[in-house]
Formats: sequence, structure tokens, C-alpha cells
Amino acid sequence: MRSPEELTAAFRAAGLKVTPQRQLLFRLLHNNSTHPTADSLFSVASELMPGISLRTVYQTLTELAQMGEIQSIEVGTGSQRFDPNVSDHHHAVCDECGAVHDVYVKRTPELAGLHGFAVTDAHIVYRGLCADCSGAAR
Amino acid sequence: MRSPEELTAAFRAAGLKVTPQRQLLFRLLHNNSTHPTADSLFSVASELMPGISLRTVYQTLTELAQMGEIQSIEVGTGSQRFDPNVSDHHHAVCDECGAVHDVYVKRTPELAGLHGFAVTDAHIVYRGLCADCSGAAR
DNA sequence: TTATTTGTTCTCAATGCTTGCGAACAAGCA
DNA sequence: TGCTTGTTCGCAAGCATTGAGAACAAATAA
Repeated sequence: MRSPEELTAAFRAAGLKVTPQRQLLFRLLHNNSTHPTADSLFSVASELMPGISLRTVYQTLTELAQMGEIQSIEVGTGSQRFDPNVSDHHHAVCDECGAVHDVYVKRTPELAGLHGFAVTDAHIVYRGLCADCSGAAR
Repeated sequence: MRSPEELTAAFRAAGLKVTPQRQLLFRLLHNNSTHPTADSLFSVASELMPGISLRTVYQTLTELAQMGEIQSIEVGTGSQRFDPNVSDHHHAVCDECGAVHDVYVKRTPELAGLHGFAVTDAHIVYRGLCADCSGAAR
């Protein structure tokens, strides 16, 4: 996604208002590679802005997703996750700690054995253990 | 998954009881390639066995999944889907009608750009329009 | 600076999906 | 047939997410 400054301009250009809540979320999402859930963002946001509503977090995330600034992903962890990285990539989910990592793949395989399906998107979810969890202790 | 008869034997062998509810679900799942949700199975089951509980459907599906007879998949349609096809395959979801089709892929791409992640599973979800929806009229 | 408009935030309730719990029940075996 | 133990059912609770409406504040014009 674009920088908080650019988003501010983009929101205004779109006739949307730039509120402190939105600016906070812009900042929390910028360069954020943790693939946060709405709730985890809400937790962090609440510390910086007590009183902010979970509803507002959801709403802003939805808007950003509609604008194409972030993408909403579903990796089987029960709740939506949001990713400010909107380049074409995939995800690796650690079964141990739940961490989600970005993965780049040379070429997504063409589907086989199915005729007439017009693919517009393909998303791969890898599962396993991340470096931290598969490594050392435990 | 195995046939209703084999499942019956397997359940008994595992010390589990074979109830009419379970037998019905075995039959409804056998050769079922619709990737049903718990609720859609419940609807069909209810017509054949009025009074069956959605709770029982969930429970039996969970057991079958734990036994490895079916797999629970999550393709971003809001609810879990169950697939009696437990071979190594992937899924194509129609954005129009929601249908889920099985897809076989020659080789899942190795992940790149991420070090130390030990992959145990990879699942690809394709999105687009199925033959029925991308084809003719609409 | 103030007033006005219009989009935003917040609270609360409601939804959809899934699971926990406990009482009534029935399959399987002696 | 009777007993034991797993099963079913109904209901409530849990979590994630969304809808609705009143109070509010950003943006713009006066």
C-alpha cells in the first residue's frame, strides 16, 4: 500500500475524510508484514488511541481493501487477515505459532483436469513450520 | 473416503458406534463431489431423516475428518466445506455460483524467497468463473 | 472564524458459523 | 434382556463480522 501521506491525499481526492482514526491505521499498516487481523490491529490501535472502535477498524480495512491499497486474505486461521503488500504473492502459515509469511512463486501452475474454468486469481497457502518454530529448541 | 460399508466396519473397529445418523451421512458423502458445507448436508439429511440435528452432522464430519476419511477445506466462502476426496488435489471456486471443483496440478511450486520454512502442505485456491457461469447466457 | 454539509465514528444489536454442555437415548456386548 | 458406554439432541455460548442509527467532526463555503 501507499504511504500514509499518499493515502491521505487519495482519501481526500476520493471525497473521503481523513480522520485521526484513519491516519492511525494508515501508519499501523504501513510496512506492516505481520498480516494482522482486525482484532490485532484494534489492540495496537487502542493503546495509541483509547476509545477507538473495533467497528471503525473493520470499516477502514474494508475501505482500504476496496481501494486496492491492502488485500484481505484468508489462510484458514479463523479470521480475515490484511496484507498491505498487494503485489502478486502467496502465503506460508506456521502451524505452530500462526505466523504468516509472504511467499513469491515463479509461476502458479495451470490447473489441470478441469475444462472451461476461467481463472482470474490463484492463491497458494503453504503450511508447515516457520524457521523459528522448526529450528532450535522444542 | 471409503465406502459406507467399509466405514461402518472401521467405526466399529475403532470402538465407535454405527448409528442411523452416521450411516446416512456416510451415504450422503460417498461419491459426493459438491464439497458440501455442514449446513447443506444437514438440509439434505433432514429430508431423509427428519429430526436429525445439525450438531450431529458437525460431530460426524469432525470425526470423519479426524479419521482422515474426508478433509475439511476452507476456500473463502465463509464456512467450512468437506471433501470426501482425500487425494492430493486443489480447488477452483466460482465467484458467480460458488461451486467448488477439484483441480489436479502437476507439481506445486516450491516456495521462494523464504528461508527455513518447512512446508508440510500446500493448497491452491483458484478463483474465477466456472464453465456454466462463464459460458452462455447471463 | 463560524456555519453548514456530509461523511465518520461509536455503541449496540444481530448475524452466521461452530462448539461446549448435559440430559435423554440407543448401539453393542455380556 | 440388561448394562455400559458412546451418541444424539437442544440449547446456549463463542467468535468474527456486519447493520443501523444517533452523535459527532472533517471539509468547505460564507
